[in-house]
Amino acid sequence: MRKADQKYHHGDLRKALVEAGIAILGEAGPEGLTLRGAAARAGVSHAAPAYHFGSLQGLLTAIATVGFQRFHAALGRAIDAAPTRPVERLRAASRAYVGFAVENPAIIQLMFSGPRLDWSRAPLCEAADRAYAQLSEIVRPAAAHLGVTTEDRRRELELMVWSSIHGFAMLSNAGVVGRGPVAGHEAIPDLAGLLFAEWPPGRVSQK
Amino acid sequence: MRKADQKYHHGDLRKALVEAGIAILGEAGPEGLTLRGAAARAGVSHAAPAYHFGSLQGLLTAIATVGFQRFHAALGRAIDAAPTRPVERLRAASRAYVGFAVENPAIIQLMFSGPRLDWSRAPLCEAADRAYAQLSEIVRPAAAHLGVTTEDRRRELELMVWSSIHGFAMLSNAGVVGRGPVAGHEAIPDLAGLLFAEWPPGRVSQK
DNA sequence: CGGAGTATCTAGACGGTGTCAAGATGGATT
DNA sequence: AATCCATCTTGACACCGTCTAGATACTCCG
Repeated sequence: MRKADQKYHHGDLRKALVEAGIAILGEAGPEGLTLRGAAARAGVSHAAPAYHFGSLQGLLTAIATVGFQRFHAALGRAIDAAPTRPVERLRAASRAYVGFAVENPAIIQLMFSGPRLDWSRAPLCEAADRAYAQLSEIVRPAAAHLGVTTEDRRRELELMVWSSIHGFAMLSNAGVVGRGPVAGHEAIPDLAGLLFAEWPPGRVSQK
Repeated sequence: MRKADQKYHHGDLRKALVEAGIAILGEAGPEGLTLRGAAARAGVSHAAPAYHFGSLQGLLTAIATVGFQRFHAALGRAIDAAPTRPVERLRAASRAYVGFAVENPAIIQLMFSGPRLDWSRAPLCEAADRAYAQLSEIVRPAAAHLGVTTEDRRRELELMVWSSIHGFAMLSNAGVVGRGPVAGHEAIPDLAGLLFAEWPPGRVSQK
């Protein structure tokens, strides 16, 4: 009775296919990712991925799971390296969030593409929940610092923060931030400030 | 010298194909949309769409253009029906934004899918710019009401508002709002209030 | 009114895709 | 050493986007 991710003929084909898929996503974007392409890149036959993932959705789900894990790790590093002030930690997390999204546009798109993934697979849910819990823990002290007491209100604020950061990242990747009159994605640090430290924006100090 | 969208053999095949594509998007999602499927639904041969759109990207671009037009119209209706108070108008626009996204998840995903569309086509750019200008005009008086004076600051606030609304809509469609501890997308009206009217959220009146 | 020109659409083919069924392979277990 | 079963290969099928050539029918002009 052994788990599926142990060595057999190939070594660890499952992991190799996920890595190949991530590499293809980075090079060719979501449209370029293909079961056969990942198989070829891993040096196996075209039908090999079906055994490990069942379908293309299965491979996408596995890739998204790894994506959430790396996302969680990237945010964790940024938070640990930040000063202890709640706003500074939120600022660092926001920067890391957008940074991850901009550096891995195809993966983040996949992670938040909803029905394209199989959310009945536990590893995906766990990885996503862990990432969200991390964000939640960052918002909590900032909310407390702001005087938010009720739980409903705190969750609402949490969702607001998440929405703005996520939306900014998505708009950046959609090319809509940078096109036309809006600034580039370097503006992200000010978002956290706008939300928590320097409000209302009218009487804000010079950046 | 006639335009391409006049009647010939079919009537107006170009429009019929766009409509068929939108219908397929609504029924089967982005993965279900196919050039051949749209052609079959419109009752023409499998290669007919290539003449009008060149490629699948061309059809997607045409659909996204219509999407931006309908999006603009939906926001316009909501804004016109709202009270004149800046915050109320912003609230109405936010609700309409998220409502459109939730009702047309595949289309809004397509509209903001970046490189998947051909942004060198003028109609798409014009439709998108018009929609953004509309949002910008809604934020302007609210920003003025808040005491924002400098142009840079106003654009930053504008981007912030757009990001939070858009992010909320995207998270709703990703299924991440509603899963786990976060509330459903009915929370959207409070976002505008959170941003402009009832700040800081700690000392807010009972909804 | 009738032929020419051209916009529109069809028919067929090609390589590539996901998925399924059946068989080959070889490490692990007894 | 014999067996078992996880792993992977081979081959096939339907469907996809796209290209080419040709058929169709609207429009214009003489």
